[in-house]
Parts: sequence; C-alpha cells; structure tokens
Amino acid sequence: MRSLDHPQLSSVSLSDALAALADPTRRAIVRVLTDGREHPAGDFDLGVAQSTLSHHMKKLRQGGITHSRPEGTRCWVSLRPEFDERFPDLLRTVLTLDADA
Amino acid sequence: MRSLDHPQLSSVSLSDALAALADPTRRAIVRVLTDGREHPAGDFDLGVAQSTLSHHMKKLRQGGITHSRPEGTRCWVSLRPEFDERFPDLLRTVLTLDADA
DNA sequence: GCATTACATCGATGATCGACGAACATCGAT
DNA sequence: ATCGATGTTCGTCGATCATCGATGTAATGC
Repeated sequence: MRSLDHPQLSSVSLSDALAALADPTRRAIVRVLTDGREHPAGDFDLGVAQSTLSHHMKKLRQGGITHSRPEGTRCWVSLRPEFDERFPDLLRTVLTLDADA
Repeated sequence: MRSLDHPQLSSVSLSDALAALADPTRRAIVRVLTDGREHPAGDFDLGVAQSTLSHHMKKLRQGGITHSRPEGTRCWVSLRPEFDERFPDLLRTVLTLDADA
C-alpha cells in the first residue's frame, strides 16, 4: 500500500479537528484507539462498508487525530500523541461526553 | 417576529453540538456571547451576509448552544446556560483552543 | 397610513458529506 | 504466476452545507 498522507499538526485547524470528531462512527474509532495501541483497520466493524470505513480513516488522519501505518497488506491505526499537544483536553473532553450520551 | 425553535437539550446530540462548533464563524459568535450577556443579532459583523448570519444563528440554536429571544424588531441572542450541564467543559475547552489558534 | 428597521425565510448555487459498489494496488501464501 | 486478503481510490448518489440576493414579516417611527 502506498504511504498515506498525514498533515503537519500545525496546519490542522480546530475546525478540521472538530469536524472529524462530529461524526459518531469516527468517535467510535477514536474510542477504541484510546487504549494507546495500534489496531489493524479491519478491527473496526462499525456496520459500514469497507470503503466508507476507509473514508472515515482518511478524515481522522486529516484532522490530525490518527496515524495510519501500512504494513504488508494491513494498515495499523493509532492515535497521534501530538494531537493532545496541539489541542489539549479536546479528545478527553469529547470522549467523556460521548460515553455519557 | 414569530418565535423561534429551541430544541430540548436532551434531544441535542454531541454530533449536533460539535458540528455547530466546527464552523469558525459560529465560534466567533459564541466567543462574543461568553460575556454572559444578551446581544442583538445585528451586533455580529463577521463579514457574511445577513441571511448567512441568520443561518448560523439557527445552527447554534439547533446545537443547543444559544437562545434567541425576539423583542420588537430585534432578536436578542445569549448562551443557553443548560448547555454546560448537558455537555460539561465542552464550550470552555473549545473556546480556549480557538483563542490559542 | 407609510417608510424604516431588524431579522427570518425562500430559492439558487456550488461545495462537501456519508454512503455504496466496483475497481485497483499491494502483499503473503500457495 | 495465481489467488485471497486487506485497504485505498474512483465514480456515483442523495443530502446537507455555507453562501448569496430577494422576499416576507413584524414592530417602530414619522
């Protein structure tokens, strides 16, 4: 798999990040990733077509939230640790609210 | 002016709220409102047409973030205090990040 | 009454969204 | 070399978005 685009965190706007987090499917992905580990993209069975999942992964990458590391036929996804430095408290706050909802 | 629609806070989803906050023009409106006072809608000169501003006001209402109170020919806009109970810390976190950006 | 003010709503436009299936690319295994 | 598995990308769809100008509406002022 060709390597994937990851924006510089400095070029990710708050609007980008919030828009990425505004979708419940994507928040579900992020919640899984909060265990701090890398997950194969196929781990996320969220009731959408595979191409749709790939679309959401792209949005999360572009929002600076996740990192995708292709390895062999698989694609390992994890949170970008620098996201928390760029937007402190945002992820924690949003995920906490989501869990309550 | 006919009275305006304000959703029950319980029926506002986190997705609704985040989508409302994902737009920079709307965040600019919210930031002004954090002084805790009511502002006439006309106070917000954000470089968009009047109809566009009205559209953003509607999105903020539907996101449960603001309250619009028509009085005479004017429309007084303020933050909904219950929003913070529904989504604790969200507004503060987002606005803090926006100010830094 | 009539004009003005302040805002909402309508209708249109072009962009983007989330969704899908199909096609493509890459890799591991046979 | 072929096959199957894993994901990305493409093309398309209907829906929604942000924007505008024009129109509608209700209250105020003359």
